[in-house]
Amino acid sequence: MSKKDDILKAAITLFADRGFQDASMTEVAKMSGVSGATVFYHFKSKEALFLIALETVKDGIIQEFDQYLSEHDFESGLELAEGIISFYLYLAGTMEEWFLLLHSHYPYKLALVNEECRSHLEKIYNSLVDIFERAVALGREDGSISAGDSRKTALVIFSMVDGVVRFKIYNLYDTGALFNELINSCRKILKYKM
Amino acid sequence: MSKKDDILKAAITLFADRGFQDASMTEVAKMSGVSGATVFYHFKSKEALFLIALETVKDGIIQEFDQYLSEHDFESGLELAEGIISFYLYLAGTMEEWFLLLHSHYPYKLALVNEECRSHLEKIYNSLVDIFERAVALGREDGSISAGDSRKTALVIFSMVDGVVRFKIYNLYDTGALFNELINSCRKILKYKM
DNA sequence: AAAAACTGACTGACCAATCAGTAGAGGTGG
DNA sequence: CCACCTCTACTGATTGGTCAGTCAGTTTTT
Repeated sequence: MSKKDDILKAAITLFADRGFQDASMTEVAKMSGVSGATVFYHFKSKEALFLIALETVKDGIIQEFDQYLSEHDFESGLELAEGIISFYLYLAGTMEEWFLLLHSHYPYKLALVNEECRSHLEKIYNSLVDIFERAVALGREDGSISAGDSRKTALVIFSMVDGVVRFKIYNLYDTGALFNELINSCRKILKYKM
Repeated sequence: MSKKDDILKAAITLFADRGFQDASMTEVAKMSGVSGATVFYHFKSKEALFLIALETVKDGIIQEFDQYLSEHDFESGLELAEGIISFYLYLAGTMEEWFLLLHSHYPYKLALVNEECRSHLEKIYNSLVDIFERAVALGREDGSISAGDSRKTALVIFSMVDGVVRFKIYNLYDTGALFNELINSCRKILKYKM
């Protein structure tokens, strides 16, 4: 692996662990075994490094979901939705860094003034909500789901799952203990009609 | 209002807006119209100021919910649950600062090494989940709710609502557009039995 | 030899925290 | 009434340290 990759990997870890402001470029350099100046040779500024870190996380998340969906078959839209939730929780466990970065405040503040940042965030959330929405739409066709508006239902389910992930990565509650309850709640939202 | 209160108020705004590390004591001083040294006269360190800001938010949230619950009557446990959700979203709109502070990474990192911080966070979340849990338990008694485990159901509902609040304060999606969907989803989770 | 990768030493800006000292309110003795 | 004292609130100036970013020059690769 090239030194540039080492730096990027260290940056993701540190930005996730400490947040943008509290992660110093000196630390990134130390963690990746290069001198401070080398970091600036490969990345023109701290903000630029953060944006590339965010882009890497974006690509990682999207690629992982693509792979998961291509490797599994689902009997119904409802089963697909449950699979996505399970995989989201699994990924948040194995790739905790990605979700810590995604739950930190900085990218959302930067997105207000930086179009590239906004674009990365939109891509991530749109991709994830799209996946849920496709499951809902599919389930409505095959009869396994009877919820109303696909997009809004997908958004609420996503915010529920992401809320549980947040509790997990901030050490508030254990996701494992809530997994069954989460899947059950999701089924109820999707199966029933008010 | 005393200068100490001015400082605390400015600190809450700045910590919420920029996070702990990016909010400087000089800025807090400037915003509250005192000299830099005065901030340290009233609060012994930046961390101590943050802890008091968090405590103030804790007291504010708990007091607001106490008042809301004492001023309203509810026909059933289900109606109470819906009222709590509505009020949570309302409060996140009017007191956005509180929820920004509560969604920032720093307090959860500090909680790992600082007991006082951990205690504040636990108090906030336990109070909120308790309120939901009481609604679920009440609804099971009066027949308006048929969900399983009260605590776990309360946790999932809370994480769903808090997830939507996060989308709102991070400018990802508009809470208003999701309100009806959220209430509907909550009803489904609470009313039906798998 | 030329280009790319890399580094040590440095700079200016900023920041948390300190400290010596000022201003004024309130109390006390003469 | 005043002279003196004390305590709280407050401040300007300073300090030691950290940080992002630069640059001139060295090493490695092609």
